[in-house]
Amino acid sequence: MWAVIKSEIKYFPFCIYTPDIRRIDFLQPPGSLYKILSHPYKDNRFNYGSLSLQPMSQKVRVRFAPSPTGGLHLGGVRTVLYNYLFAKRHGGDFILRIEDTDQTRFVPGAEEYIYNCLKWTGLEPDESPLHGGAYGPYRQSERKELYRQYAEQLVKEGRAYYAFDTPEELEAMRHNYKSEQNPSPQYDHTLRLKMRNSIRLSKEETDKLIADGTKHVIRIKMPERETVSFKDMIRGEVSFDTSVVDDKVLLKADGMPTYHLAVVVDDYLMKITHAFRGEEWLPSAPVHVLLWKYLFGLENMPQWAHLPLILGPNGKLSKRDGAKYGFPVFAMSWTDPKTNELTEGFKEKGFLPEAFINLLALLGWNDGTEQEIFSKEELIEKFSMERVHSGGAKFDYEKAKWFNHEWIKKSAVKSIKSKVKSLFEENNIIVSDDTFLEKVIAVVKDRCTLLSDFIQQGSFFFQEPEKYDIDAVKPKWNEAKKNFFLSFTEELKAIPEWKSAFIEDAFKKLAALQNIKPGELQLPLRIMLVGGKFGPPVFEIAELLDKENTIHRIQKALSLFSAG
RNA sequence: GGCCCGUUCGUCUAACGGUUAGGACAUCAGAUUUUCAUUCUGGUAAUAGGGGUUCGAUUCCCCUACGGGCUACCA
Repeated sequence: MWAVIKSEIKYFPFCIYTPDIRRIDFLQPPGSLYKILSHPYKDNRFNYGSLSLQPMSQKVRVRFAPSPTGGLHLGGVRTVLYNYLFAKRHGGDFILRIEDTDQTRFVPGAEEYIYNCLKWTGLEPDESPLHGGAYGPYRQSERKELYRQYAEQLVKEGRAYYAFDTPEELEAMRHNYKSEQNPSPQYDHTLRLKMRNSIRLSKEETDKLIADGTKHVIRIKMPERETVSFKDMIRGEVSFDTSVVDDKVLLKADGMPTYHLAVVVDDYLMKITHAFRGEEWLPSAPVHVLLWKYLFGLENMPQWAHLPLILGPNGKLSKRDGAKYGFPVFAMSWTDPKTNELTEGFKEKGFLPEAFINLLALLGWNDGTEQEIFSKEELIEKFSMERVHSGGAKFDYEKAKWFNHEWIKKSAVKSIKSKVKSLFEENNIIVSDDTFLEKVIAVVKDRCTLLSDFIQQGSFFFQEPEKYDIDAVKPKWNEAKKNFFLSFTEELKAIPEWKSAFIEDAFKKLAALQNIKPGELQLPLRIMLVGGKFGPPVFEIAELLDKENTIHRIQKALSLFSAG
């Protein structure tokens, strides 16, 4: 049992949170991890008793263990985030382990894609196949030889057995035992004596089959009527009846481990102290707990936390329906190498990584205050698994965009400049003057929700409008207005200092002189300079555009308006 | 079907037995900006239902309902 010393000012200067969501007040420096040796009281919010603690000798080590089979979606990135935040909060290490034990699902490029996503989000691992580390290899396919011995050990100890059933036989079993009451029969204690395995077969038969090189798997022998329970950092105590869990395959016929074996063996070998994963893993947790008990001892098992699911409009977000919701689900764009189908990601949609992390962090966690905008550093400082709540969260794209808008507004011009610049370049907008670009960004960024909005909001600074929203002007266009702009260009030439205030002043004076309401003239001017009904205040645009450009654009548009 | 997890405004959430149930997004109305956005002000809007426990339940327990997940030699 671990305790986290956490700063808390509500009741005491410091108190600790235990993983089972009990808070015990205690005077210790915040941020450090301790092992609880004894509890003074079982349940008491205000605990004045003494607590026996031992500084944690092990460094916190957490891992994200994806299977490289495609795009990395929201839920995956949030799991990465919570792992990363927890590790950094406690001065620990964040490890990336590639779970590629299913050779039939190998997808070229998927692993590199994961590195790219982590890089973009800024959640880079301390150890990984790419970054190296002392506990490698970090790719399970390269650890293949390691796993068999553990499976064999379990067989020897009577906790697992060989099974020779072919895929066809398994299918037949599922078909034969399928009923209304039991739509999906499991390979479990009720059925294993009816299958071809070393439990039903004699030792001689088994030995012969193996000697003959018969393809076989190793399955865990789930005990009957045992209760397996463990403490989840988010949910508290969770328990299962082993009778209803099937005999999961541990080692596949090709010699590769399944997830169940690999996760336990590797978490042990890699000295993982806390294991966080999606809630979809909860049903197989008893298998993993049992494996820990049999193989490495429950006292060495990491603390588990099963993260609530992020839901799409129709339940769990799936990699498969990547773009069907009308918003991205992947961190970055992913192209399926088989179908060549491109699914747009948050990055390409125009999200800032800071905003992406921020919104993901708040999807299932909050710091207890009303703060919603957090930098990565603040998140590291404030994150705690105890404040992750247990219910699933439906993803709200509108709120996601709000986060991005806030981040764009909040970002310094210089910090987003290169992103905007490359965005412009991708859209054939030539940026030759960086100082000018900075001015444009400064004047425009408050009205950009997505990075891609900079194109509409900013491109006209760099190139003349290609199209004019003439319909916005035409109905009210007349000779008097035309004359106004004719004289206005002359006035502009004489402006002493090219500043928006002077331009506006000249504009209004002339309008008064000619007895036209300035409001009637502003929209036409905007259309002349911008091409449409958008952009920052029109006189600021004129200032940035410079005298020659402004006059030129007015003259050009004037002939267009008059001709039409 | 079985097992597990969950359930506070439409959405994300706050509340550690005592609050007029708070905030944010969205939405609506208004102010400002006689482009749009920003900004500001205000409004609508929630404890799934039923039983307990308690002086007092959003909060603890039980049942029901609903939602989700799992039920592969996939992770």
